[in-house]
Amino acid sequence: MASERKATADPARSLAILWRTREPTSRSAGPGLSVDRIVRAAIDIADTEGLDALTMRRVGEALGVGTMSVYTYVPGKAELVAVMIDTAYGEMPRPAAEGDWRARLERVARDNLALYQRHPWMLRAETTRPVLGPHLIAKYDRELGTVADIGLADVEMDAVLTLVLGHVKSSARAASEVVDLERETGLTDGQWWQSHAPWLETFLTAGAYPTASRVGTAAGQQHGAAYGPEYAFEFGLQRVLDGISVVVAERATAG
Amino acid sequence: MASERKATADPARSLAILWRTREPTSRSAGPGLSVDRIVRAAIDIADTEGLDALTMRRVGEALGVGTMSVYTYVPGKAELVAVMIDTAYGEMPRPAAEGDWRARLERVARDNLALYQRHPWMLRAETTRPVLGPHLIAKYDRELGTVADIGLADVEMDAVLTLVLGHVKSSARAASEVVDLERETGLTDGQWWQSHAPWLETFLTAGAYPTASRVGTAAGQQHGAAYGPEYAFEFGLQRVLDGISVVVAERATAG
DNA sequence: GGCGGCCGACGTACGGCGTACGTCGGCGTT
DNA sequence: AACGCCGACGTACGCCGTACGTCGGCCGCC
Repeated sequence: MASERKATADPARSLAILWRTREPTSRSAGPGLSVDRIVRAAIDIADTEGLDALTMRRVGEALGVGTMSVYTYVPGKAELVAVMIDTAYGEMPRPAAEGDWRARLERVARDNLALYQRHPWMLRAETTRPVLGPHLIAKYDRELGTVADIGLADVEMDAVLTLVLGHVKSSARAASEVVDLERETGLTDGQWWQSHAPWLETFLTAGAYPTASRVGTAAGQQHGAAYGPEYAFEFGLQRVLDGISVVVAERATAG
Repeated sequence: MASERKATADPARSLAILWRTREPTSRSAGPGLSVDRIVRAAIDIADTEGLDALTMRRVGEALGVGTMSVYTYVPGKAELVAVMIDTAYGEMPRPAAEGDWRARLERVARDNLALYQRHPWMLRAETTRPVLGPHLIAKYDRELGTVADIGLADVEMDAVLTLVLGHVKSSARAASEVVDLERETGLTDGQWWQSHAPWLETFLTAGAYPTASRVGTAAGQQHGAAYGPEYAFEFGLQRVLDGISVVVAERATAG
């Protein structure tokens, strides 16, 4: 009756891998496989060839090892990706907190954007319950620290961070899609627009959507200049920070 | 040499399907397949069983038709999803513009949130260049209209919309993931936390991340109450609108 | 009324994916 | 020197998207 789906294996196993609770296999000086080597190879593939190219077979191949050998160290692909994500978080800079909260939060946003630019696959892979690896927790703690002493309630601090990181992710995703669609189709954004435009005009009754046409063209030109996503990020970030400062000011005068 | 990847078929075909440039097949009173029937069936599957369950075989099955018959009307799965998306946009309400810009923009946000709640698969499917279907363009025009006369430049209008819709999407995604992870794993968010917590405590040195623990617990309790995502949406939306009103005010005084 | 051709529905088949499972060989231990 | 364990592996299964060739019935024409 109870449809008892397969949870992503038991938590214990996944967490143990994330936190590297495992003595280094002193046995066998052969291929010397390990979780770390596997994760490094996998990140390398995902970085350079995209998430779709990340295959268990491909990982084994990259390590000069049979496909199934990978499964000796990692329960499955989902768990591998989870460790990849946490590992990527581990590479992030740990800047000294300087400046006011706004400067610090802006720094957080830019660091996260840089992370996504370095590892675009994270934008597609993060879709699941957070993995609670050591580096994610450290990151969360560090980033919370930037808004810890400005008079917000705990849930508000979390919400502020969620808002900022959400904006970063949205912007990064938009930027990333432009890039890898160019790679996939071989067309730049401008070329794509030009090839679709005549057809669109065929369907669109002349002057049907004046606002959309005008603004779309304006925004489209920016995209063509590969500048659109960056602008959207900067504009949105300042709006978000402005919005946050309104609450902060409220709390300051009310407290 | 030129790596000429397969673009998603030629634009003409895809756009023709999106805009339904096709006489209704008067031929054959048989199964009476059509793009619309296929799209409706596909949306139905994705709504009720999730995007992973959306298979070409499954679509054919639902229509009492061979798998490959679907390909007579739709070039491939990617195009099918594109039409599904545009169709979903077509169902959105077209509210009369009332209230000030803030009220109108808030309305836009809530309508989009409702759309994502009705069709959670859109959150995972929209990842590609926009499909430029008729309903998307109409929606874009309509939503631009809500911020058309408040003194913003064209690119700013687009950026404002992008910001708001990005926030909606982030929030919707978070909420959706909670829901379908419960479905997949059979565990509520609270149960999941409880099963992981003991292990986490094992790894975490006591008191290592005080801020993260405290805030995480506070935010986690909200999640457990299935209220967290809604709170994050509301909080973030007001912040975003506050931030936008700052620019609007600037433009008003400067102009 | 007969017929030719077209076109929509279809079955088969291929390559690729994640991964369950049984095996085997070399190493550390006794 | 013999043993037993465990890490690496090969094979195989059930999915997926979809290319391609075929076949039968309906429409339009003579």
